[in-house]
Amino acid sequence: MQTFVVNILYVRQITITDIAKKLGIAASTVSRALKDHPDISEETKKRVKKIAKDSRYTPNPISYSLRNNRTTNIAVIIPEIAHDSFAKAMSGIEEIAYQAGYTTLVCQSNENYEREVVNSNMLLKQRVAGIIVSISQNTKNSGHFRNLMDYGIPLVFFDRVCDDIYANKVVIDDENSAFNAVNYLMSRGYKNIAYFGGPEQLGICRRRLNGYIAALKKSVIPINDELIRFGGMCEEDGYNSMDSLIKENNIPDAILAVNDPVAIGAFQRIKEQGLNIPNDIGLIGFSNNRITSLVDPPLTTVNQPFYNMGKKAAEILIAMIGKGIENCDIATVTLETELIIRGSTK
Amino acid sequence: MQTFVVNILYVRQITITDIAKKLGIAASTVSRALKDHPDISEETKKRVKKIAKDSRYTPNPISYSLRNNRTTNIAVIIPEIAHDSFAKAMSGIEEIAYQAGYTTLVCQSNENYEREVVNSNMLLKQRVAGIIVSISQNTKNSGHFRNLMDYGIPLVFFDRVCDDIYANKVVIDDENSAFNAVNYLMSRGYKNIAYFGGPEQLGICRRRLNGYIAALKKSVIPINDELIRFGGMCEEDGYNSMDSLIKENNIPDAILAVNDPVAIGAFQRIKEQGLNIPNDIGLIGFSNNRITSLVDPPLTTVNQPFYNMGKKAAEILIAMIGKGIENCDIATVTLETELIIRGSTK
DNA sequence: CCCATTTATGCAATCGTTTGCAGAGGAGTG
DNA sequence: CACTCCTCTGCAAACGATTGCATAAATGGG
Repeated sequence: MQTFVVNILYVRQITITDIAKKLGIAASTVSRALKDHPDISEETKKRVKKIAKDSRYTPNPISYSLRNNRTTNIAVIIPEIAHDSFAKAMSGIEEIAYQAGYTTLVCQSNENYEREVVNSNMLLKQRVAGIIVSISQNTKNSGHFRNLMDYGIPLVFFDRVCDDIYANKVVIDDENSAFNAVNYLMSRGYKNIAYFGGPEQLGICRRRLNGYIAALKKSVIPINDELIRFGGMCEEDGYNSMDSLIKENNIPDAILAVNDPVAIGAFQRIKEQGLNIPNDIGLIGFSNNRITSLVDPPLTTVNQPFYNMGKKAAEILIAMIGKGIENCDIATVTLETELIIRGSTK
Repeated sequence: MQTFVVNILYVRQITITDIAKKLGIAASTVSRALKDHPDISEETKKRVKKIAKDSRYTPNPISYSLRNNRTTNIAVIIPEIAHDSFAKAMSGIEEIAYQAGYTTLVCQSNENYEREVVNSNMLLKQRVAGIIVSISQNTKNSGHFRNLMDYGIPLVFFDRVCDDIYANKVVIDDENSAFNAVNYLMSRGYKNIAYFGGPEQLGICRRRLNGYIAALKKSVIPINDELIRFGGMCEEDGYNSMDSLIKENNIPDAILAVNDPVAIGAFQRIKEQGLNIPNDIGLIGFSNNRITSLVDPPLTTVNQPFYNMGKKAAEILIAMIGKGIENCDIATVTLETELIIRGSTK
């Protein structure tokens, strides 16, 4: 008969004190020996290092954290991990953090202001080394971020930044990108251009709207308020905006959407209506999500370098942590966008 | 003249010792007072709690971690955050972790075995409370996971599990899902069915292949090894597999792909060739990524509940952490899949 | 009035590591 | 031989919170 013995004796991670006891010396001597402190004799160093190596000693990072009142965790607060854009940014952040020896912590706000506040406070308690944020679409108040800064936590915003905070930011030129997109639509002969705009209080949405307005103002085309629609940032919102225009029998000949999901939502409703893209309606999205190149016709969109925005934000944050927040310049880094022209425009 | 004074005096987070000093009592008394210990007088409790509340005291989690040799961080190791499926799973994990008061740490292996090992060891050092893993496509050795288990770290695998480890797993029935998909293709009259299969060493790929083979064996259609292609899990791989079949003039009338990106890659090559989906070639993907419903024609695919897989894995992990690893059953949870029939099959 | 018991608080160790300071012992100099 | 200096090591405190144990003060009973 065979019996199984369940091993519940787990391996214990060795400590400096363990090494000290094994050698009959003080923990402080072991600590100094491992750090090649000049006070310690070569003989002692050799003995300590041998045991440390054999028993695969690694220092306990929690004790460092306790002494320094800081962990080596970088935290990210984003609206939703599963959104293509934020997932790309996360990937870039993790890449840089990994290279720099930091670990990456994720919190999603689910576009919920209260949850963003809870997460901020929790991360403060957790003594994270720094935080990277893209705010929720319902965040109107920035007190929770000011609070973090009061406690000396380095903070970097990207994409959806807080407009009323003096902090490091990584953005694109929203206004100019929208301006160029609308200009392109006009150059292709579109005259009746709508803007599907996301929530009005979100800075990126307002700036993209400003770009849209500026482009129209520079032209002979009058601005038609009926063609400017606000809502959320999801496919459903784009679908609904298009639906309401159709029901009002107020159909534009082109649309600039605040982001790709909204564009895709409009795209679906346009197809349902039997209208042709790009001939009946031209359509431009914003972000260059993977999906835009695969729909039929593929979507013209503003390429927004989310992976690089994440990398840049992480680089800035890690520099702030390293140099100390007092020795850092506060700056806004603006990354380049590019209009990617595909089949959804003439 | 106005001058700006930069405030570099940050707010300090208050400790139990601070409260004790303020009241001229011992830290231990404060600790007990805050916990309503019966030894402490009501008078003292009241005074302590007032200061704690006024100064917004919260206990330092790092000191707990040091005492317990465990943090309240849950870690996730996945091949790549920006892949739709893993991003969904991450979102589910974060959701459950947030509700349970844990924070979520992410590491991506980038499909690289060595990086998976480095991450595992790093997380062990960091004293994470537990780890959720979906292995890289190049992981053939499971020593790093065994090592974690030797140290008593709770471990849960999902989707891409380690076959040779006795641990908790959250999966789908890969073989049966593939079996059903191929059966469906045959029921629609497809006879010359290819399988685009990902890397052979990955368990999910082998099991999906087994399902494909089992379905054919049950039918009168002979198995044609030329129609079974291995490669990676990306669009490029699907594109290349299709490309090579076209160049060999060995064109199937249907394809089951190991996942949606591979299906999309094949989809693109088929369209380039001017072949019609679903009439010339029927196509079935695997995972139900968002993209599959938006391509034209939309893709028939096996719906794989990644968000729920993430949630389930997190629930199991948190239960293990709570009950202690010795008091937990080891089990494999199999979530249901469903064939979503769309326009890419007749 | 004294001893026993209860009440309420403080001390010190612990978790793992670092670091200023003290001091033992040996070497060297006058 | 005595004194100084150098080499090497250990002690103890610190980071923040917890907890077993000791103890001071107060209360009660005989």
